[in-house]
Order: sequence, then structure tokens, then C-alpha cells
Amino acid sequence: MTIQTRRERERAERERLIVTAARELAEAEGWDAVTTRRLADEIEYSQPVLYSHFKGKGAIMAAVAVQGCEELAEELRAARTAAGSSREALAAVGRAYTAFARRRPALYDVIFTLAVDLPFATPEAPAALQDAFGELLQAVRPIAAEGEDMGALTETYWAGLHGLVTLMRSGRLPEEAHDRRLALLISHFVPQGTG
Amino acid sequence: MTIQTRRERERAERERLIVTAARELAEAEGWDAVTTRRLADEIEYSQPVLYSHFKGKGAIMAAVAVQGCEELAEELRAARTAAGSSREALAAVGRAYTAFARRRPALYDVIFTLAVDLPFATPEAPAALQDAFGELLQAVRPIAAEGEDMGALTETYWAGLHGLVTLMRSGRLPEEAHDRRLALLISHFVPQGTG
DNA sequence: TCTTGTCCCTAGCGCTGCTAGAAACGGAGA
DNA sequence: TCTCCGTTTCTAGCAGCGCTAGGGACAAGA
Repeated sequence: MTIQTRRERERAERERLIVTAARELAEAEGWDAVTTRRLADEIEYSQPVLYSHFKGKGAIMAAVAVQGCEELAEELRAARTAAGSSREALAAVGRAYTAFARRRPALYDVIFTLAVDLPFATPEAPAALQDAFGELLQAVRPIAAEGEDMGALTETYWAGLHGLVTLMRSGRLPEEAHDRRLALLISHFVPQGTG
Repeated sequence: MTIQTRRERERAERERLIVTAARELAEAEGWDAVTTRRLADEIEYSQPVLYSHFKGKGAIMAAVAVQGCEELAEELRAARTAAGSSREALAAVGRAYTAFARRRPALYDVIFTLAVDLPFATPEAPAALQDAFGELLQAVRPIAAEGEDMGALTETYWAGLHGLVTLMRSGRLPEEAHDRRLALLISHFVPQGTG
């Protein structure tokens, strides 16, 4: 019994170790550097151990994505609740979102860009993903016009932020004008005369 | 002399053959299926021949990207010039952009998502890229407010379109609400009372 | 016919994600 | 204490990737 629980505890610990190692390696050197061999070295086990915890590399990345998304959701919430007005809340959430993407590019990539087998846009989506989207939704709600589709509006705002981030990070948009673009996006989403 | 020119002609032809094969294979089975071995099979030459024409796989993809971008620019221009009002032009360009992305996902990926070594956002960028951006710019110009940064505004609109497309194509946004989201994006970029 | 220079293919390098089969280890019963 | 058994973990290897070195075939000119 206790032996069994100890083993389970150790297994769970090692699983966390794998996810942490993957995340740190990705944040330090990018996802290209995260190979199963490298990861195995990092945790001081052999490759097949990884596969006794996860179905494959994609599942490890998915675990990192969920973890990262929790942090994103927290940061969005902090930005939103600290804002004075609903207009400011929308802006603050937008800034927090893009700031997260720029500060933690590897996390952003694995959550929003790379192909990981996670369910999105369905009730089965991980709670962290739904939480993050919920933060956007709450920031968008007050500035929505009468009878406007809340979900679609939030998705559109999200798409704007995501587009800014990905085009900039891939070098397709110059970095220096980011703040101006973000301000434009926000101002176009806030109806005139809303505070 | 004539022998020389014949050889050059044949080489140029084979180069086109490579780009076409890469493009068709990507459009048929996605970029994951485009391997140098597969491509060599397709053109009925051995792998090293590819490298006598292009520096590497990335350069082949870049060639496809430029070709695809020319088509995108044409479609954007057609949509823009066919529109009646400036408001309609903006909407038409937006629809044409997202329609292109959905109809030719492999081309869209290689132009705007995958990492290819092409210069962006600089004067050295391929003409096709600048043309496509120019179409967006011309569609955005009439609806810009007095003294607004045209370039940044266009980039922001572009980012909105790009975000919609990428999030949808990766399964992060549901397909069915695309038209509604696109309409929202457009309506938020058009100042009230502009025709 | 022989030489020269170009062209192209075979074979292979080091890497990837992933896995089969053997080895080593830890706990239980004699 | 020794042996057995089940689990855990490792070594070794597969098929595939992008890319390239080196040699062989082939065509043009002497």
C-alpha cells in the first residue's frame, strides 16, 4: 500500500520533472532544441521513460501548453481587474496578452501556434484554455454594442491580438511599431464615447 | 553558344518543375509530405539535383511562397477594384484574403506562417509581398481617419485577418462563425458614417 | 579515338521520433 | 539468506529527415 503510493508519488514527480524540463529547455533554446534525446538527458533517464509517461512528444508539449495557459489566464485576470474603466480593461488585457507572447515566446508558440493535440473550441478543452478565453470575454463584454455576438466579438479581438503577435514574432511585422498597432486595434474595438 | 543557351533553358525549366512539384505536393498533401526525397521522385531526378538549383528546402519553399503571393496580390486587387465603395473595398479585400487562405492553405502557410528565409518588412522584400501589402494599404487608405498612421493601420487590419485565418485553420476557432467574425472585424475598422 | 569538363547519381552522415527486447532491480516467499 | 517473479529501465535499432562528398557516366572538342 505505502510502497504503491510512494511509487505513484515518485512517478508523478518524474512526470512534473519532464514537463518542467521541456518547458525550461524550450524557453531557453526554443522548441527546435527540445528533442526526446535531449529531454531524456536533462531528466537523467533514457528516452523510453518519456513514453511511459506521455504518448509522445506532442503530449509533453500539450502539458507545457496547459501549464503556460494557466499563467496567461492569471496575467490576463490581473490586468483586467486592476484596470479602472472597462475601456482600460480591454486595453490592459490586450497589452498583457501581447506582453506575455513577447516575454514567453516558447510558451506562446506551444499554446497558440504549434500543432499540439489539444481540443480547442469545445467543452473538452482544458480548463486553462477556457479560463484564458473567459478573461478576454469579460474584458470585451462591457464594450460590446447592444445585441452584438459576444463570443464572436471576443474571438475577433483575440484574432487581432494573435495576428499582431505572430506576424511580429516571425519577422513579418517590424517590432518597433507594435505599441502603435496595438493601440489602433484597441481603439477600433472601443465604441466612441465609452469609458 | 546555342548549346549553352539550350542548357540554360533546360535548367530554368527544371527549376520551374521543382517549384511546381513542391507546390502541387504541398497543396495536395500538406507541407509535411514535401520531403526532398519525395520531391526528387516527383521530378524524376535524384535529391542532389535539388541542391544544384536551391540552397535548401527552405529556398524551394520561399520560391513557392513568392509565386503564391503573386496570386494573392492579384486576387486582392481584383476584389478591391471591383468594389463600389471604399467601405465595400475594405470588406471585399478582407473576404478575398481569408478566402485565399481557406482555398489554398498550403500556399497561405508558406507565405505567412512557416519559417522561410525571405526578407519581410524591408525594401528587400520580394515584389509580390510588397504588392499584396500594397493592395491592403490601398483598401485601408480611404477609411483611415485624419492624421492616422496608414502603415500601422494597414498592418493592424492585416493582423486581424491573419489571426482569424490562423486560429481557425489550427482548429482554435470554430469554422462556422468565420463570416460573422470577419464582418465584425471589418465593421470595427470602418468609421461610422463612411461609405 | 582519346581527352576534358560537366552533370548527376549512389551512398552515407548525423539527426529526428519512436519502440522491441533484453537486462537489472526490488519485494515476497521458502 | 537465497531464490523467484514482476516491474522498471536501458541498450540498440528502425525508418525517415535535410543535406553532401565522391565517383562514374556522358557529351563536346581535338
